[in-house]
Amino acid sequence: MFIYFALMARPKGSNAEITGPRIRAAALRLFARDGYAAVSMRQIAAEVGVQVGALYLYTSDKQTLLFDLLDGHMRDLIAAYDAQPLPGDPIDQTAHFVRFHIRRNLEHPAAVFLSYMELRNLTPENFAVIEALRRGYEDRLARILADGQASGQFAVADVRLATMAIIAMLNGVNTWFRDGGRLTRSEVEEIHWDMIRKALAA
Amino acid sequence: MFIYFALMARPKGSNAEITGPRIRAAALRLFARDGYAAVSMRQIAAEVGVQVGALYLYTSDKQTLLFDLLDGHMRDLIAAYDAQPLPGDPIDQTAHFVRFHIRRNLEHPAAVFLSYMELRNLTPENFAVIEALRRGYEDRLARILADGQASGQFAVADVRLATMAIIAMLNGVNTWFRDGGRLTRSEVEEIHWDMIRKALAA
DNA sequence: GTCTATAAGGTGATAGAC
DNA sequence: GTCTATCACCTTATAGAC
Repeated sequence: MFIYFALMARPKGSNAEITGPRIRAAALRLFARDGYAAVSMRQIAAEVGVQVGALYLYTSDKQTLLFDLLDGHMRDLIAAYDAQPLPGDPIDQTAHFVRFHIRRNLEHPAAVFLSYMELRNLTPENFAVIEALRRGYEDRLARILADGQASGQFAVADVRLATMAIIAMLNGVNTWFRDGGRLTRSEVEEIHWDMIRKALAA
Repeated sequence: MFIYFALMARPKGSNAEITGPRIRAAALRLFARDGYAAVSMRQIAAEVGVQVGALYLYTSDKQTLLFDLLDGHMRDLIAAYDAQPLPGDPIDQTAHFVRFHIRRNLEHPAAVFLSYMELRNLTPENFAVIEALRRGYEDRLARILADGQASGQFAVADVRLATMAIIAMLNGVNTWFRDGGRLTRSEVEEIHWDMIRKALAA
């Protein structure tokens, strides 16, 4: 009953419960496609189907809209990673990280794209928050590599460099992968893990 | 004598020979720092020290300014790569590519940053030109990997994926490397080559 | 070759009507 | 909760003076 009401076509009237999420979804789509600076509040409003004034009932300003998208994406990413059981062995942990990262990035291409394209459009305060979250995620991989190094299973010249190199490699997938192409998502995960396994091996 | 004249401070008058390059340099700096959409022609003019109308003597519009920067960067990159003698062995060729790419990217951080951040602000026609150049550069690495695969020196599950993965990894260096940090440029080149060598090895 | 002035239109954000 | 109207300002690009 409530759902039916919420889904009714209503060009006018109150939509409090769903307008907020719809604004964020529209902003994500448009920011990812055209870039934060190139998208106007009027365009976002048009995408949602409201007038521009209504946007300011749900966000204090355009900057906060961007920050909320990036902040939500990073927190969801870390929460999803931490919710999965971690294997006991560093090699298995690395394989798990590689597969998780590729799979998750391919499931959220717009948010991933925003998260590394629009960092410079954050205020310094907001940037610091996002950078700390990003660093926290990277640290989870760095810890795994350090453990493998300590156990003698890995032989990397520099753990921090290897961490950055692996994440950069994995992020690259989103720039070229297309469903229905030559390789499946699973194949992409496995081929990357195979290359990384060899690169890290003692 | 000519050089002295060209370097004199002249708030008014003709500067034809140097104003064009100065406009491009200012645009590169500002586009890289703030993003194409966020930078106005007035800002570029102010950076050069002319009024906005003067810009249009050297570029037909803002879009062309961006395109010329990306086009010049890609052509210079490919010309610099092709100007160097290529070793005879696929393993040595790959090592050469890795070192060249890291070194060159660190020497041109603003142009590299523009080249993967502002592709979406190109018109479709301009985008197609830049993409073809980018693809041509990637093909040079792909050819090397295919040769190594054919000779049995490399064992990669997919040459095109390995090409994209290696370039993504190498491009990542520009996001974190700082001179005077824990590692030198040479060390970063060698550690990456060591990881890539192992990842490709038969 | 460069300047000033201008055209035509877009910007983020807010006030007050309903 | 949403709309309309508005503010003060910025945008790209061009015309014509010098």
